[in-house]
Amino acid sequence: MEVLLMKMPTPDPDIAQPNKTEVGRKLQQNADLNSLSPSHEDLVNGKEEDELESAKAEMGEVKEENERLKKMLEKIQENYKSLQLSFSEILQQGATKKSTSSLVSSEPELVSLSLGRSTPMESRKDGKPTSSIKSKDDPEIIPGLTLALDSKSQLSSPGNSSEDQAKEDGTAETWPPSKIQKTTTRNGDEDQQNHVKRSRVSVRARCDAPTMNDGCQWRKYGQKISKGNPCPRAYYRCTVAPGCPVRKQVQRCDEDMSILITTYEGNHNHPLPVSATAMASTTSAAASMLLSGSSSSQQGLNSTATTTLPTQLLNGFNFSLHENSTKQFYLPNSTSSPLFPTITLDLTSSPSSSSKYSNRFSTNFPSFPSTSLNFSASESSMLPAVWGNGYPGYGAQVPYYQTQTGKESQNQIYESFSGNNLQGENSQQSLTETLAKAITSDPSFRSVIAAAISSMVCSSAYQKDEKFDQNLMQAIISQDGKDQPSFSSSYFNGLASSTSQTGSSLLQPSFPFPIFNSAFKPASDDKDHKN
DNA sequence: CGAATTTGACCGGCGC
DNA sequence: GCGCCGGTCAAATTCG
Repeated sequence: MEVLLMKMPTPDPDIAQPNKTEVGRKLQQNADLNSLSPSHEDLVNGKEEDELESAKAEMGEVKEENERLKKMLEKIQENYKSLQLSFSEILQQGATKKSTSSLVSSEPELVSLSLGRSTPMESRKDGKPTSSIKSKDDPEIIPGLTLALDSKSQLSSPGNSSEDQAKEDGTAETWPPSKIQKTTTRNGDEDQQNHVKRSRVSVRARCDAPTMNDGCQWRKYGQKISKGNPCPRAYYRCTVAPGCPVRKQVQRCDEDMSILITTYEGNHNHPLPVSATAMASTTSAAASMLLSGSSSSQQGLNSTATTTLPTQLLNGFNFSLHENSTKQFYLPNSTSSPLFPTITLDLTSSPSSSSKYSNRFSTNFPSFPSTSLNFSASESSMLPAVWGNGYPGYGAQVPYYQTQTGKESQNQIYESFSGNNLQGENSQQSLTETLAKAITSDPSFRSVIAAAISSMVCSSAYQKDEKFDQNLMQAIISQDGKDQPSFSSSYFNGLASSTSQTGSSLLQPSFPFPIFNSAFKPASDDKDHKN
């Protein structure tokens, strides 16, 4: 819990709050201007009258900006405090609820968060129909953006042949616990040894580059060919700080080489680079959703994955709620420990990815506990070139971490947190309605959204859309599941409106996550296939 | 020349 | 006990 909260943007560290840092810098600049102004007036004294007037007008503007920045700073602080409180409460509620449930604590859980353009009725690669994913809200499910929220919790069925299925799909997203404990022990993260359960966050996304740019600095320490997938799996460790226990695995999907599967494990033991904080908060929330959905103790949160689900996942998406429909499973492969829950965020737009997996596994593992979120984008172009910047590309304003994140962070230009309004009015309405339902019905989902929003607030501050983020924060924080759905509906209407306003002026793809390295590197891909 | 990557060796868990 | 497998180590190599 503490770790999760620590990952949430806090009011104090500048690194964790890029917008605050920037606000502070501007305040200082303006203060400097103010202090210089008297002498400036002396210099201009005797010069033309219009210059004097111009200088005075400039001073006035600076003062106004100062006031505005101060207010912004105060509001941001309040928002963060509120968000932290809300987040904490949600997690505690979830833990309390689960602790009283009859579910077996040691049961594995998989939470699938998929962002893709898959439609519920898409067929499997092998031609078998994907009947189980069909939503009963068909009109909401256009072959575009969809958001499915399925929260299922069932007893697992160890007898099911997960191994064969995992081998078949070739994704092989595994992380043997024994190695994790060994590793964490080496890194001095003693707490993790005691955790019976920890989560992984796996991100599936289309990416031509060898690895997604998630804002952190990584060093490759190994590469292996894993069973069931001819594509080599690369192993990276976080090098932002020495001794950081965070690892990630990167592997291309066997079935679709354009899909990159990145699996994260561990908690960063250092302040995150600004480019990674946005993701970290959201991922922590996702991980907490995963764990809070089980009966595991809060301890588990200390060792949950720190990677991040895209933070600003709202913009540019049309969300439709698949109530119930399916149990979507992303199974680890044969050696994956059932003690380690996994979150899979599927950012692919391929029909062959999420829905196929979902149905396959829901068919073969009907009793496996799961929570499934399916975020689908309507435009493949919504996946931009870099991941996890979460910070507007104001070059001079990029905090120092940003400049030190190595080549993975190079060329990170945060186009805009706002997405294009790719969908029509109806789609926005769908987004509004379905998100309202999702948030009001699932506190865990709210935690994810809240974390995402926290980052959006940072971004929105740049856009001087105070009303927007204020409403946004209120919408997320104020409700507790008992509120009327209308609150979020109205909020997301505002969101859609805001998105439309800002997005309309953007030429870049709307998807707000700077996900991938922009450059395609055939040579690097070739390297990936060595070994 | 230091840093990063590559890659074969090694280790431990797991299933048979 | 043995072999398989995933994950990590570390020397060699490459890169900037």
